[in-house]
Amino acid sequence: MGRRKIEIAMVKKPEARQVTFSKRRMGLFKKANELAILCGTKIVIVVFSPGNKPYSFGHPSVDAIASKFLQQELDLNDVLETPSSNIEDLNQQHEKVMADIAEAEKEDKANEEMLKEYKSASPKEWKDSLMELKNMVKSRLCDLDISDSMMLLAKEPVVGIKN
Amino acid sequence: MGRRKIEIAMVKKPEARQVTFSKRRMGLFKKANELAILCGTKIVIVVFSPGNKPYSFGHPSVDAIASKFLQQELDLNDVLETPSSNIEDLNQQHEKVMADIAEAEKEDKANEEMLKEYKSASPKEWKDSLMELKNMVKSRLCDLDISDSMMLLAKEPVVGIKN
DNA sequence: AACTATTTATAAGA
DNA sequence: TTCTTATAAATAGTT
Repeated sequence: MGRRKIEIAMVKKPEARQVTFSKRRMGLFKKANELAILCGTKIVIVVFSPGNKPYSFGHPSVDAIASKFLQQELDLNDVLETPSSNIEDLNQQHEKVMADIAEAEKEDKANEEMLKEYKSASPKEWKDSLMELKNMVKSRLCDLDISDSMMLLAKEPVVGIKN
Repeated sequence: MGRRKIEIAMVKKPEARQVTFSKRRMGLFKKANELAILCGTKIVIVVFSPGNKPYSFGHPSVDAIASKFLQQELDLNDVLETPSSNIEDLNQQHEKVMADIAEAEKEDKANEEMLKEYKSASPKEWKDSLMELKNMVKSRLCDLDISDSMMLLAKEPVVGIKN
């Protein structure tokens, strides 16, 4: 798709890798947008740049609740503009949050009722944080889907797909 | 990119829409795979078909814990294999995943200690932890977005989304 | 950032 | 659904 055919393998030069990332991320998001519109489907993409900076695409855009939630608890602009920490840090954070999830779940005797309660609760930081954790628990479905997807891919050529 | 140029607008005929979805989803995932390998980056995609069936792609697999859950609860594959046309199915999957998470985490002594540390932290430390949590959330935008997708899915049938 | 020679994705057809 | 192929679109290397 360019002046020459390239092998699908890690681009060695960091500068070239960043350029490739920029070009292809744009292309990928464009494709995702087209797919969403053509087929009327919902889609979400999250990708980390070589510099560990997170980029995301979503269609349709987050609903009012989620976006309000994000604006309260996070600076959404920061999300897209601030380089995140290295993998080790992310893993550490993940470990901690998983522990927190476990605790939150143990304490949660009536999950649905509490969710309702939190939704109508005043925006205390801790409660909001718990909401975050609960949403993340829900989101484990994402991880499962991903793992499963890899299993499906394993049935077919995974790396270096020929065209 | 085909015999004719097409407008980027909802494909009206449902059959044609499904065909387009299949082709383009495959293309999108292939692009995502190439991006991940070329640039050495992490990427996650979740998309719902016109029939509301969830498809996902991830590189690499998100974490070992998710795989562990998968192996423990193979029937969760139904999330991908079975069209999730009703909310009850999704909720059922959700409940199962949450239970799994709680149970697995109970056994994780290291995480328990992290949790104690986290919960007994002084105000300053607590604030730092919250920041860390927020950073983690940033790094896991996919989870939030996916949760959001799930919420949207539960609220309304996936039809006729305009750009 | 732009350009463009090529490769790649895909719309329509079978 | 799968394959074929003419054509549109993405992009690798270059400027």
